[in-house]
Amino acid sequence: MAGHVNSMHDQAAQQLRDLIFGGDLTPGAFVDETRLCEQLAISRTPLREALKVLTAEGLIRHEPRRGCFVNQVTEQDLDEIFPVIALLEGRCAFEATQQASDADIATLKELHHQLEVSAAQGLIPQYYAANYAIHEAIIAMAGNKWLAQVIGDLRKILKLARLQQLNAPGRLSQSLEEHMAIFAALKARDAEGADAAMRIHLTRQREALRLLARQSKSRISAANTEHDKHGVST
Amino acid sequence: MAGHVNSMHDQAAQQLRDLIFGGDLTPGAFVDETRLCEQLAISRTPLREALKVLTAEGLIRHEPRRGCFVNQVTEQDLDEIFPVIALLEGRCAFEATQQASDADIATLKELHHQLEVSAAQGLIPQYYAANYAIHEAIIAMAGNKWLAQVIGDLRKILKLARLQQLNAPGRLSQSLEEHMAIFAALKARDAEGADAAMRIHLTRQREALRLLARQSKSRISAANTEHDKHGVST
DNA sequence: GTTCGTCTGATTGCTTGTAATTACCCATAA
DNA sequence: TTATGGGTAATTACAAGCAATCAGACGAAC
Repeated sequence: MAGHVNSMHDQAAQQLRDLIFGGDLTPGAFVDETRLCEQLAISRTPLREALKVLTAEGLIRHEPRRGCFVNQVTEQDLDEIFPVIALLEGRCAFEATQQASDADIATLKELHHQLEVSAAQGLIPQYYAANYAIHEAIIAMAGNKWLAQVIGDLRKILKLARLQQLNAPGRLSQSLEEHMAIFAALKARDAEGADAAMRIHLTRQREALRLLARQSKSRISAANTEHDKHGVST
Repeated sequence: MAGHVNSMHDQAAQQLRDLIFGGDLTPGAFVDETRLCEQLAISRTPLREALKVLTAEGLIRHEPRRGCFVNQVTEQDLDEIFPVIALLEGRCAFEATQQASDADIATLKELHHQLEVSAAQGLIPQYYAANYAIHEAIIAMAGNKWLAQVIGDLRKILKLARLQQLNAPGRLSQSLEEHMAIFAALKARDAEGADAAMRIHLTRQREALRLLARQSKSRISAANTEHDKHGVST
């Protein structure tokens, strides 16, 4: 995405992203420079440069003279980000519908086949992989570099949020339906329809996550009261 | 916008932006690290950290082992960015219409008054200032941090493009009309109308710039042929 | 005359060291 | 017992130095 990956600070930035998205650096965690230096086997300067980049990307928060912390994504952030992504990816679907070649449609068809198979067999990681590939393909087909970049920036934040929550059960079949609707509109060269279907898809995605967050929250508070009974917490 | 401005690399980043937007570092220009070091009276380490930040912002391009260059914005970039901004600021107008208080409306009214006065007297810098303030106000009124950030990122690139081109004559009155239409819809609490009016405003803005670019281009090529006659160029 | 190879100058990128600021801990006093 | 003050330890932020790489220029060979 961002050109050559030669210099050490570029490598360090990518490794840091991997550490964050891999769950080794959890949201809210303190980023220890010296520890990471020996872990990545580099000096502090390139690491600090990489930290600046990730700060600009919004993955890391930097407090002067305090250090760096992995950013946490709140429910309000999600409420704000999802409508924007819906708008932007909707626009991608619109443009993609108008600019897609027959080969592009064929590629999408294959990806949707994988999506169906994964959903039918309940292979969640595989479903997410196909889902991701479809979104990426549609974004690429829109042929707008800046649109893609802005979406990428926001998606990075969403990716951060995914770490804090689990997967919704039964969301798969609903998600699949929405994707097939997007693809149907795209194949029929209905740009407005593809736009609308994409926006619906992402809005529903947010709703599913919100529901999940409530469940998780109540589960946690239930666990806390349970602890309180035994006089463990606080 | 981005928290405290204590550390030197933060200051350096801001000073770099000022240098770029002030025209001291023109698009395409090579960024000489050592020269800037003595100019800003700092060492290379914080300067390089600042350069990484501006690279992430898209203001600067970084070629490995070559150095940094101020990014140039092409006509295609503008063609890609403006529709996205139109979409996003349209959304802001929509949200702002629904969430604005009476005090917000009053503030906007005052700003639009300044806009009218500036246009009537042909005070271009003052008009741009009021124009900028109105856009910022509407974006703020939408109350969506991430929406504002994404728009800010793209507007920085546009600001870069403004350096490469002049102002359109006679655009002022047209721009004013469009702004009054946005404000009218906003005041009437017509969210859809405000959205549409904002999108129209930014689309027209792009058209005005495109026209200007064509004129500028033909003017340059005319100048070149003039030079050719005298056997100066190439 | 053109092209390829080498050399040199300059610039980037990384390592290391030093200073300053902050947080934490403990002691002392109220 | 609690709060406040000072001291210490750790960590960040900046500066300077050194090594690696690239561009440009000059010279030689075809």
